[in-house]
Amino acid sequence: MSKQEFEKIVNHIKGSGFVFQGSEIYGGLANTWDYGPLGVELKENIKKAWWNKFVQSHPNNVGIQSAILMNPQVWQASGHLSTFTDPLMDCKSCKTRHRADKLIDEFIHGEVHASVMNNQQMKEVIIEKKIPCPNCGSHDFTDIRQFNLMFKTFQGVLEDASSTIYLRPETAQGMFVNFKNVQRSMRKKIPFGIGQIGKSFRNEITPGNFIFRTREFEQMELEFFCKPGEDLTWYAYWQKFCMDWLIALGLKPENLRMREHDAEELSHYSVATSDIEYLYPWGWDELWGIADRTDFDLTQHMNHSKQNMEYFDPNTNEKYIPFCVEPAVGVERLLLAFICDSYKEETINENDTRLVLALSPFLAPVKIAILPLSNKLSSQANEVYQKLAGKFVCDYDESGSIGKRYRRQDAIGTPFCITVDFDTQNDQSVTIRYRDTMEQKRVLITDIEKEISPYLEF
RNA sequence: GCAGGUGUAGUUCAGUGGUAGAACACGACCUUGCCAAGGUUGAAGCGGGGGUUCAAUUCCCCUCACCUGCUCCA
Repeated sequence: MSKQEFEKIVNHIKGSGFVFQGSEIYGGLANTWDYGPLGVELKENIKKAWWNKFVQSHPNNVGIQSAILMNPQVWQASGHLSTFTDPLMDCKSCKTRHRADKLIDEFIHGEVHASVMNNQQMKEVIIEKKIPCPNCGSHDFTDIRQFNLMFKTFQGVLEDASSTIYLRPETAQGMFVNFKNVQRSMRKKIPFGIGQIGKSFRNEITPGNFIFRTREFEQMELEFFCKPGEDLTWYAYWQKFCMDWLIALGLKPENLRMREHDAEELSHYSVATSDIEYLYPWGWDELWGIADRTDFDLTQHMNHSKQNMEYFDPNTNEKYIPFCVEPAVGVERLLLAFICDSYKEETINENDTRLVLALSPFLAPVKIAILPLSNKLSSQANEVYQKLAGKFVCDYDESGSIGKRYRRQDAIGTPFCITVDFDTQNDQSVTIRYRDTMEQKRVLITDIEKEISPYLEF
Protein backbone atom coordinates (compact mmCIF):
# COMPACT_ATOMS: atom_id res chain seq x y z
CA MET A 1 0.00 0.00 0.00
CA SER A 2 1.38 3.39 -0.91
CA LYS A 3 1.77 6.38 1.36
CA GLN A 4 -0.89 8.22 -0.60
CA GLU A 5 -3.34 5.41 -0.05
CA PHE A 6 -2.66 5.46 3.67
CA GLU A 7 -3.25 9.20 3.73
CA LYS A 8 -6.55 8.61 1.97
CA ILE A 9 -7.56 6.10 4.62
CA VAL A 10 -6.54 8.45 7.43
CA ASN A 11 -8.48 11.30 5.85
CA HIS A 12 -11.47 9.10 5.44
CA ILE A 13 -11.62 7.95 9.02
CA LYS A 14 -10.91 11.44 10.32
CA GLY A 15 -13.62 12.88 8.11
CA SER A 16 -16.31 10.31 8.70
CA GLY A 17 -16.50 10.28 12.48
CA PHE A 18 -14.12 7.51 13.48
CA VAL A 19 -11.14 9.43 14.85
CA PHE A 20 -10.48 13.10 15.56
CA GLN A 21 -7.31 14.91 16.55
CA GLY A 22 -7.28 15.25 20.34
CA SER A 23 -8.02 18.74 21.76
CA GLU A 24 -8.23 19.94 18.18
CA ILE A 25 -9.73 23.39 18.84
CA TYR A 26 -6.68 24.25 20.95
CA GLY A 27 -4.27 23.25 18.24
CA GLY A 28 -4.25 19.65 19.35
CA LEU A 29 -2.14 17.78 21.87
CA ALA A 30 0.68 15.78 20.37
CA ASN A 31 -0.32 12.29 19.48
CA THR A 32 -3.65 12.15 21.26
CA TRP A 33 -6.70 11.00 19.38
CA ASP A 34 -10.37 11.10 20.19
CA TYR A 35 -12.73 8.43 18.97
CA GLY A 36 -15.89 9.73 17.37
CA PRO A 37 -19.34 8.13 17.20
CA LEU A 38 -18.24 5.49 14.71
CA GLY A 39 -14.81 4.94 16.19
CA VAL A 40 -16.13 4.23 19.65
CA GLU A 41 -18.59 1.67 18.27
CA LEU A 42 -15.86 -0.08 16.33
CA LYS A 43 -13.55 -0.05 19.32
CA GLU A 44 -16.23 -1.44 21.61
CA ASN A 45 -17.00 -4.18 19.09
CA ILE A 46 -13.35 -5.19 18.95
CA LYS A 47 -13.20 -5.35 22.73
CA LYS A 48 -16.43 -7.33 22.90
CA ALA A 49 -15.08 -9.81 20.38
CA TRP A 50 -11.86 -10.24 22.33
CA TRP A 51 -13.58 -10.56 25.68
CA ASN A 52 -16.00 -13.09 24.26
CA LYS A 53 -13.26 -15.24 22.81
CA PHE A 54 -10.52 -14.93 25.42
CA VAL A 55 -12.53 -14.61 28.62
CA GLN A 56 -16.23 -15.38 28.39
CA SER A 57 -16.15 -18.49 26.23
CA HIS A 58 -12.73 -19.81 27.15
CA PRO A 59 -13.10 -22.52 29.76
CA ASN A 60 -9.84 -21.71 31.55
CA ASN A 61 -10.10 -17.96 31.75
CA VAL A 62 -11.69 -15.24 33.83
CA GLY A 63 -11.53 -11.46 33.68
CA ILE A 64 -10.69 -8.61 35.99
CA GLN A 65 -10.43 -4.85 35.90
CA SER A 66 -7.65 -3.50 38.04
CA ALA A 67 -6.86 0.09 38.95
CA ILE A 68 -4.66 2.19 36.68
CA LEU A 69 -2.97 3.66 39.73
CA MET A 70 -1.06 1.08 41.72
CA ASN A 71 1.23 1.05 44.71
CA PRO A 72 4.64 2.22 43.43
CA GLN A 73 6.23 -0.89 44.88
CA VAL A 74 4.50 -2.81 42.11
CA TRP A 75 6.77 -1.05 39.61
CA GLN A 76 9.76 -1.60 41.81
CA ALA A 77 9.03 -5.31 41.80
CA SER A 78 8.17 -5.55 38.14
CA GLY A 79 11.41 -3.86 37.14
CA HIS A 80 9.71 -0.97 35.38
CA LEU A 81 11.14 1.64 37.75
CA SER A 82 14.71 0.61 37.13
CA THR A 83 14.56 -0.39 33.48
CA PHE A 84 12.20 2.33 32.30
CA THR A 85 14.05 5.30 33.80
CA ASP A 86 17.26 6.43 32.17
CA PRO A 87 19.37 9.59 32.59
CA LEU A 88 19.82 10.55 28.95
CA MET A 89 21.91 13.17 27.26
CA ASP A 90 22.60 13.93 23.64
CA CYS A 91 25.92 14.75 22.06
CA LYS A 92 25.31 18.11 20.39
CA SER A 93 28.12 17.46 17.97
CA CYS A 94 27.14 14.12 16.45
CA LYS A 95 23.50 13.91 17.64
CA THR A 96 23.87 10.52 19.28
CA ARG A 97 22.19 9.74 22.57
CA HIS A 98 23.88 8.30 25.63
CA ARG A 99 23.08 7.22 29.14
CA ALA A 100 25.00 9.40 31.57
CA ASP A 101 25.38 6.63 34.16
CA LYS A 102 26.84 4.21 31.60
CA LEU A 103 29.32 6.80 30.37
CA ILE A 104 30.61 7.44 33.85
CA ASP A 105 30.82 3.79 34.88
CA GLU A 106 32.59 2.80 31.68
CA PHE A 107 35.02 5.70 31.73
CA ILE A 108 35.97 5.73 35.38
CA HIS A 109 35.89 2.02 36.28
CA GLY A 110 34.90 1.78 39.88
CA GLU A 111 36.45 5.02 41.09
CA VAL A 112 32.97 6.46 41.63
CA HIS A 113 29.58 4.93 40.94
CA ALA A 114 26.99 6.73 38.93
CA SER A 115 24.20 4.77 40.58
CA VAL A 116 24.52 6.86 43.75
CA MET A 117 24.60 10.23 41.98
CA ASN A 118 21.86 12.57 40.98
CA ASN A 119 21.75 14.24 37.58
CA GLN A 120 23.64 17.34 38.69
CA GLN A 121 26.42 15.28 40.21
CA MET A 122 26.70 13.10 37.13
CA LYS A 123 26.95 16.14 34.93
CA GLU A 124 29.65 17.63 37.10
CA VAL A 125 31.63 14.39 36.99
CA ILE A 126 31.36 14.22 33.22
CA ILE A 127 32.67 17.76 32.88
CA GLU A 128 35.33 17.38 35.58
CA LYS A 129 36.70 14.13 34.21
CA LYS A 130 36.37 15.33 30.62
CA ILE A 131 34.44 12.27 29.57
CA PRO A 132 34.13 12.36 25.77
CA CYS A 133 31.32 11.28 23.49
CA PRO A 134 32.07 7.62 22.68
CA ASN A 135 30.94 8.20 19.13
CA CYS A 136 32.78 11.36 18.06
CA GLY A 137 35.04 12.25 21.00
CA SER A 138 33.69 15.75 21.56
CA HIS A 139 32.71 17.21 24.93
CA ASP A 140 29.53 18.97 23.95
CA PHE A 141 26.65 17.28 25.75
CA THR A 142 23.17 18.55 26.47
CA ASP A 143 21.95 18.60 30.04
CA ILE A 144 20.95 15.26 31.50
CA ARG A 145 17.28 14.59 31.18
CA GLN A 146 15.59 11.92 33.18
CA PHE A 147 13.84 9.92 30.56
CA ASN A 148 11.04 8.03 32.17
CA LEU A 149 8.80 5.81 30.15
CA MET A 150 6.28 5.85 32.98
CA PHE A 151 4.00 8.83 33.49
CA LYS A 152 4.45 10.22 36.93
CA THR A 153 1.85 11.95 39.04
CA PHE A 154 1.00 12.61 42.67
CA GLN A 155 -1.61 11.09 44.90
CA GLY A 156 -3.04 13.33 47.57
CA VAL A 157 -2.51 17.03 48.11
CA LEU A 158 1.23 17.06 48.70
CA GLU A 159 3.43 16.91 45.63
CA ASP A 160 6.46 15.36 47.21
CA ALA A 161 8.46 12.22 46.62
CA SER A 162 6.44 10.20 49.09
CA SER A 163 3.22 10.81 47.14
CA THR A 164 4.65 10.00 43.71
CA ILE A 165 2.69 7.38 41.84
CA TYR A 166 2.68 6.22 38.23
CA LEU A 167 0.18 5.56 35.51
CA ARG A 168 0.55 1.89 34.66
CA PRO A 169 2.69 1.14 31.58
CA GLU A 170 0.97 -2.23 31.15
CA THR A 171 -2.16 -3.83 32.53
CA ALA A 172 -0.35 -7.09 33.23
CA GLN A 173 0.74 -6.20 36.76
CA GLY A 174 -2.90 -5.91 37.75
CA MET A 175 -3.28 -9.60 37.02
CA PHE A 176 -0.09 -10.60 38.80
CA VAL A 177 -0.87 -8.77 42.01
CA ASN A 178 -4.36 -10.31 41.98
CA PHE A 179 -3.19 -13.78 41.13
CA LYS A 180 -3.95 -15.15 44.59
CA ASN A 181 -7.24 -13.27 44.91
CA VAL A 182 -8.53 -14.63 41.63
CA GLN A 183 -7.24 -18.14 42.15
CA ARG A 184 -8.75 -18.40 45.61
CA SER A 185 -12.08 -16.67 45.05
CA MET A 186 -12.80 -18.42 41.76
CA ARG A 187 -11.27 -21.74 42.92
CA LYS A 188 -9.25 -21.87 39.70
CA LYS A 189 -6.87 -24.69 39.03
CA ILE A 190 -3.72 -24.35 36.98
CA PRO A 191 -3.74 -23.86 34.06
CA PHE A 192 -5.92 -20.78 34.04
CA GLY A 193 -5.78 -17.28 32.68
CA ILE A 194 -6.79 -13.80 33.79
CA GLY A 195 -7.80 -11.32 31.11
CA GLN A 196 -8.12 -7.57 31.28
CA ILE A 197 -8.95 -4.71 28.93
CA GLY A 198 -7.77 -1.29 29.96
CA LYS A 199 -5.75 1.82 29.37
CA SER A 200 -2.01 1.93 29.73
CA PHE A 201 0.37 4.87 29.45
CA ARG A 202 3.92 5.10 28.18
CA ASN A 203 5.83 8.27 27.67
CA GLU A 204 7.27 7.05 24.39
CA ILE A 205 10.19 8.91 22.89
CA THR A 206 8.66 8.71 19.48
CA PRO A 207 5.01 8.04 19.01
CA GLY A 208 3.62 8.14 15.54
CA ASN A 209 2.03 6.46 12.57
CA PHE A 210 -1.37 7.93 13.36
CA ILE A 211 -3.05 5.86 16.09
CA PHE A 212 -0.48 3.05 15.87
CA ARG A 213 1.80 4.23 18.65
CA THR A 214 0.38 6.63 21.20
CA ARG A 215 1.30 7.49 24.76
CA GLU A 216 -2.14 6.59 26.00
CA PHE A 217 -3.44 3.33 24.66
CA GLU A 218 -5.76 0.49 25.46
CA GLN A 219 -4.55 -3.05 25.89
CA MET A 220 -6.24 -6.41 25.85
CA GLU A 221 -3.99 -8.69 27.85
CA LEU A 222 -4.25 -12.25 29.04
CA GLU A 223 -1.92 -13.67 31.66
CA PHE A 224 -2.11 -17.41 31.38
CA PHE A 225 -0.67 -19.33 34.32
CA CYS A 226 0.59 -22.85 33.83
CA LYS A 227 2.85 -25.45 35.33
CA PRO A 228 6.59 -24.82 34.85
CA GLY A 229 7.75 -26.87 31.91
CA GLU A 230 4.39 -26.63 30.18
CA ASP A 231 4.92 -22.98 29.32
CA LEU A 232 6.24 -23.56 25.82
CA THR A 233 3.28 -25.76 24.97
CA TRP A 234 0.90 -23.02 26.03
CA TYR A 235 3.05 -20.44 24.29
CA ALA A 236 2.46 -22.26 21.02
CA TYR A 237 -1.21 -22.74 21.87
CA TRP A 238 -1.79 -19.00 22.32
CA GLN A 239 0.17 -18.12 19.21
CA LYS A 240 -2.22 -20.18 17.16
CA PHE A 241 -5.28 -19.12 19.14
CA CYS A 242 -4.58 -15.41 18.53
CA MET A 243 -3.78 -15.87 14.88
CA ASP A 244 -6.96 -17.88 14.27
CA TRP A 245 -9.03 -15.24 16.00
CA LEU A 246 -7.65 -12.44 13.81
CA ILE A 247 -8.43 -14.39 10.68
CA ALA A 248 -11.91 -15.28 11.92
CA LEU A 249 -12.58 -11.58 12.42
CA GLY A 250 -11.70 -10.93 8.82
CA LEU A 251 -8.04 -9.94 8.61
CA LYS A 252 -6.45 -11.31 5.46
CA PRO A 253 -4.02 -14.15 6.23
CA GLU A 254 -1.53 -12.82 3.69
CA ASN A 255 -1.26 -9.61 5.74
CA LEU A 256 -0.35 -11.50 8.91
CA ARG A 257 2.81 -13.28 9.98
CA MET A 258 4.44 -14.65 13.11
CA ARG A 259 7.92 -13.47 14.02
CA GLU A 260 10.05 -14.87 16.86
CA HIS A 261 12.21 -12.41 18.75
CA ASP A 262 15.98 -12.84 18.84
CA ALA A 263 17.63 -13.29 22.21
CA GLU A 264 18.82 -9.69 22.34
CA GLU A 265 15.38 -8.20 21.65
CA LEU A 266 13.76 -9.97 24.57
CA SER A 267 12.33 -7.85 27.37
CA HIS A 268 13.78 -8.03 30.84
CA TYR A 269 11.06 -10.44 31.88
CA SER A 270 10.88 -12.87 29.00
CA VAL A 271 12.63 -16.00 27.69
CA ALA A 272 10.59 -16.31 24.51
CA THR A 273 8.55 -13.73 22.69
CA SER A 274 6.94 -13.61 19.30
CA ASP A 275 5.00 -10.95 17.48
CA ILE A 276 2.06 -11.39 15.25
CA GLU A 277 2.84 -8.73 12.70
CA TYR A 278 0.47 -7.03 10.35
CA LEU A 279 1.40 -5.56 7.00
CA TYR A 280 0.59 -1.94 7.78
CA PRO A 281 0.81 0.69 5.04
CA TRP A 282 4.37 1.51 6.17
CA GLY A 283 5.43 -2.15 6.36
CA TRP A 284 5.28 -5.11 8.71
CA ASP A 285 4.79 -3.97 12.28
CA GLU A 286 3.85 -5.48 15.57
CA LEU A 287 0.23 -6.14 16.28
CA TRP A 288 0.24 -8.71 19.03
CA GLY A 289 3.00 -9.73 21.39
CA ILE A 290 3.00 -13.23 22.83
CA ALA A 291 5.55 -13.59 25.61
CA ASP A 292 6.66 -16.37 27.88
CA ARG A 293 7.22 -14.35 31.05
CA THR A 294 8.22 -17.43 33.03
CA ASP A 295 7.74 -17.09 36.79
CA PHE A 296 9.53 -13.75 36.76
CA ASP A 297 6.63 -11.53 37.80
CA LEU A 298 5.14 -13.73 40.47
CA THR A 299 8.59 -14.38 41.92
CA GLN A 300 9.38 -10.67 41.98
CA HIS A 301 6.11 -9.89 43.72
CA MET A 302 6.66 -12.70 46.17
CA ASN A 303 10.08 -11.31 47.06
CA HIS A 304 8.98 -7.69 47.29
CA SER A 305 5.64 -8.15 49.01
CA LYS A 306 6.68 -11.09 51.17
CA GLN A 307 3.42 -12.72 50.18
CA ASN A 308 3.48 -16.31 49.09
CA MET A 309 2.68 -16.63 45.40
CA GLU A 310 3.10 -20.39 45.22
CA TYR A 311 0.35 -22.56 43.90
CA PHE A 312 -0.47 -25.85 45.53
CA ASP A 313 -1.31 -28.44 42.93
CA PRO A 314 -3.93 -30.73 44.48
CA ASN A 315 -3.38 -33.42 41.85
CA THR A 316 0.33 -33.93 42.45
CA ASN A 317 0.70 -32.38 45.92
CA GLU A 318 3.40 -30.12 44.49
CA LYS A 319 3.98 -26.48 45.32
CA TYR A 320 5.34 -24.22 42.64
CA ILE A 321 5.30 -20.69 41.28
CA PRO A 322 3.36 -20.88 38.02
CA PHE A 323 4.85 -19.84 34.72
CA CYS A 324 3.00 -17.24 32.72
CA VAL A 325 2.33 -16.87 29.02
CA GLU A 326 1.06 -13.47 27.96
CA PRO A 327 -0.70 -12.57 24.72
CA ALA A 328 -1.03 -8.76 24.70
CA VAL A 329 -2.58 -6.70 21.95
CA GLY A 330 -3.31 -2.99 21.56
CA VAL A 331 -6.89 -2.08 20.74
CA GLU A 332 -6.07 0.98 18.65
CA ARG A 333 -3.50 -0.68 16.43
CA LEU A 334 -5.85 -3.60 15.95
CA LEU A 335 -8.56 -1.13 14.97
CA LEU A 336 -6.18 0.42 12.49
CA ALA A 337 -5.39 -3.00 11.04
CA PHE A 338 -9.09 -3.75 10.59
CA ILE A 339 -9.63 -0.45 8.83
CA CYS A 340 -6.62 -0.80 6.53
CA ASP A 341 -7.56 -4.36 5.74
CA SER A 342 -11.16 -3.61 4.90
CA TYR A 343 -10.72 -0.35 3.00
CA LYS A 344 -11.25 -0.73 -0.70
CA GLU A 345 -12.19 1.33 -3.68
CA GLU A 346 -14.27 -0.72 -6.07
CA THR A 347 -14.71 0.19 -9.68
CA ILE A 348 -18.36 -0.08 -10.71
CA ASN A 349 -17.82 1.24 -14.22
CA GLU A 350 -15.67 3.78 -16.05
CA ASN A 351 -16.68 6.85 -14.08
CA ASP A 352 -17.97 5.28 -10.95
CA THR A 353 -16.16 3.89 -7.96
CA ARG A 354 -17.45 3.05 -4.55
CA LEU A 355 -15.57 3.26 -1.29
CA VAL A 356 -16.23 0.29 0.95
CA LEU A 357 -15.13 -0.59 4.45
CA ALA A 358 -15.69 -4.32 4.21
CA LEU A 359 -15.62 -4.86 7.95
CA SER A 360 -16.96 -8.04 9.42
CA PRO A 361 -20.63 -7.27 10.23
CA PHE A 362 -19.85 -8.03 13.86
CA LEU A 363 -17.31 -5.20 13.94
CA ALA A 364 -19.18 -2.67 11.82
CA PRO A 365 -20.01 0.43 13.86
CA VAL A 366 -23.45 0.78 12.29
CA LYS A 367 -25.33 -2.43 11.57
CA ILE A 368 -28.39 -1.13 9.77
CA ALA A 369 -29.22 2.05 7.89
CA ILE A 370 -32.90 2.81 7.43
CA LEU A 371 -33.50 4.70 4.22
CA PRO A 372 -36.92 5.86 3.05
CA LEU A 373 -37.03 5.67 -0.72
CA SER A 374 -38.84 8.99 -0.77
CA ASN A 375 -39.07 11.65 1.90
CA LYS A 376 -42.83 11.16 1.76
CA LEU A 377 -42.15 7.89 3.56
CA SER A 378 -40.41 9.46 6.56
CA SER A 379 -42.96 8.49 9.18
CA GLN A 380 -43.13 4.86 8.11
CA ALA A 381 -39.35 4.64 7.95
CA ASN A 382 -39.10 6.17 11.39
CA GLU A 383 -41.37 3.47 12.75
CA VAL A 384 -39.02 0.84 11.37
CA TYR A 385 -36.07 2.71 12.83
CA GLN A 386 -37.68 2.82 16.26
CA LYS A 387 -38.33 -0.91 16.14
CA LEU A 388 -34.70 -1.74 15.36
CA ALA A 389 -32.69 0.93 17.17
CA GLY A 390 -33.01 -0.74 20.56
CA LYS A 391 -31.52 -3.97 19.22
CA PHE A 392 -28.91 -2.79 16.74
CA VAL A 393 -26.88 0.34 16.16
CA CYS A 394 -28.91 1.99 13.40
CA ASP A 395 -28.56 5.04 11.23
CA TYR A 396 -31.41 6.93 9.63
CA ASP A 397 -30.82 8.89 6.43
CA GLU A 398 -33.30 10.53 4.10
CA SER A 399 -31.00 13.08 2.51
CA GLY A 400 -29.99 12.70 -1.13
CA SER A 401 -30.68 10.04 -3.68
CA ILE A 402 -30.97 6.43 -2.65
CA GLY A 403 -27.76 5.55 -4.48
CA LYS A 404 -25.84 8.23 -2.66
CA ARG A 405 -27.13 7.02 0.66
CA TYR A 406 -26.05 3.46 -0.12
CA ARG A 407 -22.56 4.76 -0.88
CA ARG A 408 -22.38 6.72 2.35
CA GLN A 409 -23.16 3.57 4.29
CA ASP A 410 -20.69 1.51 2.25
CA ALA A 411 -17.97 3.97 3.17
CA ILE A 412 -18.46 3.45 6.90
CA GLY A 413 -18.92 -0.29 6.63
CA THR A 414 -22.65 -0.66 7.33
CA PRO A 415 -23.50 -4.21 6.28
CA PHE A 416 -27.27 -3.78 5.83
CA CYS A 417 -29.38 -1.03 4.32
CA ILE A 418 -33.14 -1.21 4.68
CA THR A 419 -35.32 0.76 2.30
CA VAL A 420 -38.88 1.61 3.09
CA ASP A 421 -40.86 2.07 -0.14
CA PHE A 422 -44.40 2.67 -1.34
CA ASP A 423 -45.30 -0.99 -1.02
CA THR A 424 -44.21 -1.21 2.62
CA GLN A 425 -47.58 0.01 3.86
CA ASN A 426 -49.35 -2.76 1.96
CA ASP A 427 -47.09 -5.76 2.39
CA GLN A 428 -45.46 -4.83 5.72
CA SER A 429 -42.13 -5.57 4.07
CA VAL A 430 -38.91 -3.74 3.38
CA THR A 431 -35.95 -4.31 1.09
CA ILE A 432 -32.64 -5.31 2.64
CA ARG A 433 -29.62 -4.41 0.56
CA TYR A 434 -26.34 -6.15 1.39
CA ARG A 435 -23.13 -4.17 1.39
CA ASP A 436 -20.82 -6.85 0.06
CA THR A 437 -22.90 -8.14 -2.83
CA MET A 438 -25.17 -5.12 -3.42
CA GLU A 439 -27.98 -7.66 -3.70
CA GLN A 440 -31.45 -6.97 -2.42
CA LYS A 441 -33.98 -9.08 -0.63
CA ARG A 442 -37.59 -8.43 0.31
CA VAL A 443 -38.44 -9.35 3.91
CA LEU A 444 -41.30 -8.77 6.32
CA ILE A 445 -40.58 -6.08 8.89
CA THR A 446 -41.11 -8.66 11.60
CA ASP A 447 -38.47 -10.90 10.03
CA ILE A 448 -35.65 -8.34 9.79
CA GLU A 449 -34.02 -9.42 13.01
CA LYS A 450 -34.16 -13.09 12.06
CA GLU A 451 -32.71 -12.30 8.63
CA ILE A 452 -29.63 -10.36 9.75
CA SER A 453 -28.84 -11.90 13.12
CA PRO A 454 -26.89 -14.85 11.69
CA TYR A 455 -24.43 -12.40 10.11
CA LEU A 456 -23.81 -10.69 13.44
CA GLU A 457 -22.92 -13.76 15.42
CA PHE A 458 -19.35 -14.22 16.32
C1' G B 1 14.15 14.96 22.63
C1' C B 2 17.28 15.62 17.94
C1' A B 3 17.47 16.24 12.39
C1' G B 4 14.69 17.22 7.85
C1' G B 5 9.94 18.53 5.72
C1' U B 6 4.73 20.43 5.78
C1' G B 7 0.60 23.86 7.63
C1' U B 8 -5.05 28.24 2.95
C1' A B 9 -13.08 25.80 3.93
C1' G B 10 -14.63 18.95 6.05
C1' U B 11 -11.25 17.10 1.75
C1' U B 12 -7.99 18.08 -2.58
C1' C B 13 -5.77 22.25 -4.52
C1' A B 14 -5.34 27.69 -6.50
C1' G B 15 -3.75 32.64 -5.06
C1' U B 16 -1.82 37.69 -3.44
C1' G B 17 2.32 43.04 0.74
C1' G B 18 -3.93 46.18 -0.38
C1' U B 19 -11.34 42.98 1.71
C1' A B 20 -9.34 35.03 -0.26
C1' G B 21 -11.14 31.34 -5.23
C1' A B 22 -12.53 26.44 -7.32
C1' A B 23 -13.95 21.39 -7.23
C1' C B 24 -15.86 17.62 -4.34
C1' A B 25 -18.25 17.04 0.49
C1' C B 26 -22.07 19.32 3.84
C1' G B 27 -27.18 22.06 5.05
C1' A B 28 -32.11 23.94 3.21
C1' C B 29 -35.87 23.97 -0.64
C1' C B 30 -37.61 21.95 -5.34
C1' U B 31 -37.15 17.72 -8.33
C1' U B 32 -36.30 12.40 -8.16
C1' G B 33 -38.50 6.51 -6.66
C1' C B 34 -33.33 1.22 -5.58
C1' C B 35 -26.96 2.27 -6.45
C1' A B 36 -22.46 9.02 -6.53
C1' A B 37 -28.84 12.56 -11.43
C1' G B 38 -30.42 17.87 -11.86
C1' G B 39 -31.85 23.04 -10.30
C1' U B 40 -31.95 27.15 -6.69
C1' U B 41 -29.57 28.52 -2.45
C1' G B 42 -26.68 28.56 2.11
C1' A B 43 -22.87 27.83 5.71
C1' A B 44 -17.67 27.23 5.95
C1' G B 45 -10.81 28.80 5.66
C1' C B 46 -5.19 31.51 5.65
C1' G B 47 -2.78 26.47 12.80
C1' G B 48 -1.65 30.07 17.10
C1' G B 49 1.20 34.34 19.08
C1' G B 50 4.57 38.32 18.31
C1' G B 51 7.50 41.59 15.04
C1' U B 52 8.54 44.71 10.45
C1' U B 53 4.93 47.82 7.61
C1' C B 54 0.11 52.87 6.41
C1' A B 55 -1.36 47.66 5.46
C1' A B 56 0.89 40.61 6.59
C1' U B 57 -2.47 34.72 4.54
C1' U B 58 2.12 36.57 1.90
C1' C B 59 8.39 38.88 4.81
C1' C B 60 10.97 37.72 9.83
C1' C B 61 10.93 35.33 14.86
C1' C B 62 8.64 32.11 18.39
C1' U B 63 5.14 28.38 19.25
C1' C B 64 1.68 24.36 18.17
C1' A B 65 0.34 20.28 15.23
C1' C B 66 1.28 16.72 11.41
C1' C B 67 4.73 13.73 8.18
C1' U B 68 9.83 11.01 7.60
C1' G B 69 14.09 9.04 10.30
C1' C B 70 16.88 7.81 15.27
C1' U B 71 14.80 5.10 19.90
C1' C B 72 10.94 2.13 21.93
C1' C B 73 7.03 -1.05 22.10
C1' A B 74 0.76 -3.31 22.72
